[in-house]
Amino acid sequence: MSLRSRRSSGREVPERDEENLPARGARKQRTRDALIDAALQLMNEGRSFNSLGLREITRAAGVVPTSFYRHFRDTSELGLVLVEESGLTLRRMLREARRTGLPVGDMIRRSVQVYCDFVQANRLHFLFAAGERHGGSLVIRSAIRNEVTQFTAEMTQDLRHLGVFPSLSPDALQMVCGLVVSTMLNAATDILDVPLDDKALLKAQEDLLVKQLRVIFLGAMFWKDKPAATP
Amino acid sequence: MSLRSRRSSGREVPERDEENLPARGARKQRTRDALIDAALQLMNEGRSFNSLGLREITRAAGVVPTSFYRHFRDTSELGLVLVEESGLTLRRMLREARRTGLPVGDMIRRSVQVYCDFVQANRLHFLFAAGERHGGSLVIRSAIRNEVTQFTAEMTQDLRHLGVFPSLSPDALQMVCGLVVSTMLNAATDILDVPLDDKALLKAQEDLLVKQLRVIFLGAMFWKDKPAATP
DNA sequence: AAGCCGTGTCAACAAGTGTTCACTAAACTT
DNA sequence: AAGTTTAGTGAACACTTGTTGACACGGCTT
Repeated sequence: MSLRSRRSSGREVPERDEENLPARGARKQRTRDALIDAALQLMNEGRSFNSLGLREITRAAGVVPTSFYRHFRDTSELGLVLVEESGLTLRRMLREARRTGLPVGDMIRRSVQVYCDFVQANRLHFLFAAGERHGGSLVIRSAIRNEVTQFTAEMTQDLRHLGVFPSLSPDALQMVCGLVVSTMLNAATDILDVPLDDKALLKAQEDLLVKQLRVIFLGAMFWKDKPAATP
Repeated sequence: MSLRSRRSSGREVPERDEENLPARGARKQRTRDALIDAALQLMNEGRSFNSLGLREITRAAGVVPTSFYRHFRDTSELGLVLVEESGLTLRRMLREARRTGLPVGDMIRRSVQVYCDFVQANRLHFLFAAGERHGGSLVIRSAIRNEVTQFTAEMTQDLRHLGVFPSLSPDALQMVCGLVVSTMLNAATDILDVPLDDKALLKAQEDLLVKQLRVIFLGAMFWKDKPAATP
């Protein structure tokens, strides 16, 4: 179940096509995926990443503990892989948005809807990213910061090319995007916490996020760069 | 060291005056504090709360493991106490701000400076609150959400009485305050991650936070409530 | 076909975990 | 002064943990 669910829902951007690999490499990749999946699934059951034990992960992956070392030096190396994967998921979202183009009317509202769907469709990655962004170990936290910064930069460029906020300097636009991204990631935690059937609560949170983003964008429209203070 | 540092830095709002207690109660309170301190100190060394073990905590507190049960049913009950304490710290900040009054000019910048100082002065509580707000166990996360909501409501009322944003409806003001609080708590993680001597980096993050809050406040000034959609 | 190489397995280790129970001694009550 | 409560102790329990080393067996190379 773990493997299949990974293949069907999560892994749209595999590192390589398993099919074109020599059989041994394929086997290796498969249990590697199983380990990654196992970690994510355990977190999905309410655990935080760095409270996961090596044995726990291998057990959930249906492998003997020693196998773990064939793939990762230790659990935090696995964590870094998860950071990378989550980063890919983030950028995939951006790419899809780029392909689809901006919605014409009610831009924010519809973007938020797309975002909420995307978060739920990629639950595990967002669970990990949003969760470990503040808590957890410093190395993972820093790695996530990296990924988020990169994501923010890409988003900034996109908005720049699209000509939204033409009055903003590149720096100011980046600053605003940082605020937007933080706000969206914050919301992710709330979105993931709502029971899967409570459609009303979900809508309430969508509405809140829409309003907050509106405030930000409104502020961005009126933003004037101030000359740097020279004391 | 743990006890003293707690008494001098953290515990301005003790649940009771230890001095006025019967000697036994005082003793109990003291080791209870030691346990709480120990947990915070361990988190200060890079651990996340729910990866802490009961034995680990008691060892750091200089007590035998079984003593733990005289004070808390399990570690997550300790966690809830930490949530409560952190909430008190948050509200203490608000109370001080209320007493001091709003800075006359450059309001945002100076508030941010006060905030950053406060975060560093109450490092442990912010470390806990910011860290466990997204990751960790659901019960603690929910408890923190509660506390933050309450804090946001108080802040909303304060701003309301001060007459800032007179054009905003109560709901809209609350929504804006929620955004402000989230942004500040996000910043807390970054503030706490900067090495204690790197004053330049700290200032950079202060500046960023100032700008982002300016965007929000700017947006709030131009906010217009839209009639609720009636589909 | 023979031999290397690498993924996964098994057994074992020292150490750490949460929880229990009976016990001590000091603080409180009467 | 005798008796009761209770915070803290110590030993013991059944497990789980990370890591090691030697080993099996199938894929790959030659």
